[in-house]
Amino acid sequence: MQNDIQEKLTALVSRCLEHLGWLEEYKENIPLDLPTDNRFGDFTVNIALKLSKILKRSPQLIAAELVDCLEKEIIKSKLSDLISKVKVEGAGFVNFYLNAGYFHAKLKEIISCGKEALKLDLGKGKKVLIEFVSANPTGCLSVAHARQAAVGDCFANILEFLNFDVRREYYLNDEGNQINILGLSVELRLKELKGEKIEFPENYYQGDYIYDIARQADIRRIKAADLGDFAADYILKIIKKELIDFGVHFDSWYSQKELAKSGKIQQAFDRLKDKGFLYEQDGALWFKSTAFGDDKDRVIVKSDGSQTYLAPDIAYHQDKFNQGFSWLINLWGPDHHGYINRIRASIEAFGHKSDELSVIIVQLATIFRNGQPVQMSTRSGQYITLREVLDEVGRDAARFFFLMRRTSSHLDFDLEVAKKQSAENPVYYVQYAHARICSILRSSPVAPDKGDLDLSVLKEKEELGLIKKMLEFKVVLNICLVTNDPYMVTVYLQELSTSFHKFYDLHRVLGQEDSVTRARLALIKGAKIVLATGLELLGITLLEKM
RNA sequence: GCGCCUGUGGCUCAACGGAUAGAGCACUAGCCUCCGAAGCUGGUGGUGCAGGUUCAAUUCCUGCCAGGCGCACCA
Repeated sequence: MQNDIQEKLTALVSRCLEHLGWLEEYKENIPLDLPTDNRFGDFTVNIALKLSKILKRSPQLIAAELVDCLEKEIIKSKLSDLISKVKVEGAGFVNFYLNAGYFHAKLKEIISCGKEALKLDLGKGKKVLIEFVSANPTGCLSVAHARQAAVGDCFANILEFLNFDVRREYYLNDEGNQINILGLSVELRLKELKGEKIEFPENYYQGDYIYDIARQADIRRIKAADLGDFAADYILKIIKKELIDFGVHFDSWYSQKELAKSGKIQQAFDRLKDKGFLYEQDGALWFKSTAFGDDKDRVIVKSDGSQTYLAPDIAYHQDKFNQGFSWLINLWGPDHHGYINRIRASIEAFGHKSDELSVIIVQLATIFRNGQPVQMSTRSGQYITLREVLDEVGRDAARFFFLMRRTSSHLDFDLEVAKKQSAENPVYYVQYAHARICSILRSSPVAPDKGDLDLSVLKEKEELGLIKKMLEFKVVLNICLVTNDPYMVTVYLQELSTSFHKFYDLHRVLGQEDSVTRARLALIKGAKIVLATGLELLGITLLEKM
């Protein structure tokens, strides 16, 4: 719930274990948890259950003894004003109940410090590079890229909020086979536009946008050899515009073409060779990735002398480390999961630890319209694009929907539901809570923060429940970090909104006794800060009115 | 065949190995002379199958069944 209190309670339990002589038996971390239900207190610990077998005694007896000791320690360490009671419940859980004063103090902190009060310094300035989207500049962004963009951007926001030093990077595949094919596709369409009869190969880019590029290339008299680069530039501009409209910003665009020119690929090869991880066989150059748990060794230079895709990628990841990043995060599509081991092998070959690279596989989203899946096929150029989703449902709903499910899970995205401005749509539920608070604050005749503020009048279940939910924000961010997944924020904001709506429905803010009105204004102002901070992390617009 | 992901009410999803498996939609019964009813309250209804580990399994392990994705000298 809150780091400081959590630390205090952990220390308290640890001290008691020592007194009782159980610390030797219990060497794991002390599992201080939020209970599944708030009728079990504010924090819970299940040590008694875990110790039961070791001590060969019933968990209830152990818990009772622990509680005795805890009560004494609480008095001794003057924590009585914080903790109202500790008791054994259920099978042998030890539950801590905090005083309302604790929650009032925390609320005060949020109101006076704003979102700074919600921050946690988990990053401590650590340099992290998050690479995502990285779509080839051969076509518009698809919904698969869109989900990666939403997840990557939101996760980067969270990391920044947790004081990581974050760079968002897009790896640009601006040379190689697919760019050649792109150029040939344009060339052929150009001929077609000039009235020539052509046969358009199946593996060429089919989309209608190729005609647009061909017309532009014709106007500017681009030479055939340069058509690939011209088309890639043209498409990249479109991609950049789409990302900006989606609210996703990148700090750097890493060009593969530049990488190839820099000599860094050769340098990486040389170092791998020195370390003995390269060998030649069948006329090809192989990377010994099996030395690091890969299924088979991988070719990096083909027998025809050209490089595989892995070659620049190995150098690219080395370059990230060389620039001082100590944590690399890659967001890839599910079609790349077979690729994880070989890249991981490469960073280990250079002496980096396996956990310095995190790969987040972003599962595909299936687009539905009125409950019917929309068929997609990249080859025919018939796929739903980010642009279409943006045009149809708008940026806020799109971002929220892409973040609503665990990143590793498939996601059903119904355009009609996302478009609805109704209860079916969770985006509006959350935005509505925010707008409602703004509305009350607007029409309030009293300023909440003038003079002394006495929050002790906040003692209703819904009032304390709302504060407790607000304090969970930090826990949620912590979970996002540990699981490498930002989606929990969307779940949390819905819960926070529910807590607010419940409070709103039962208790009036305005027109109460002055002290009550002011305290409740402070309460909803605090809720507004947390809602706003969460929505900002998601990259969703705050609505004052709707 | 091998690897990864996923099986939870009619639908979409939750649940650090913990307490009576939670929400939303749909269905259904209520709540606005009162700060925004885009809201709130109640009801119906659920862990793919079979074993195992554990004081405790939706969660971990094994097998099976079902679905998705991947297994290149493609990118």
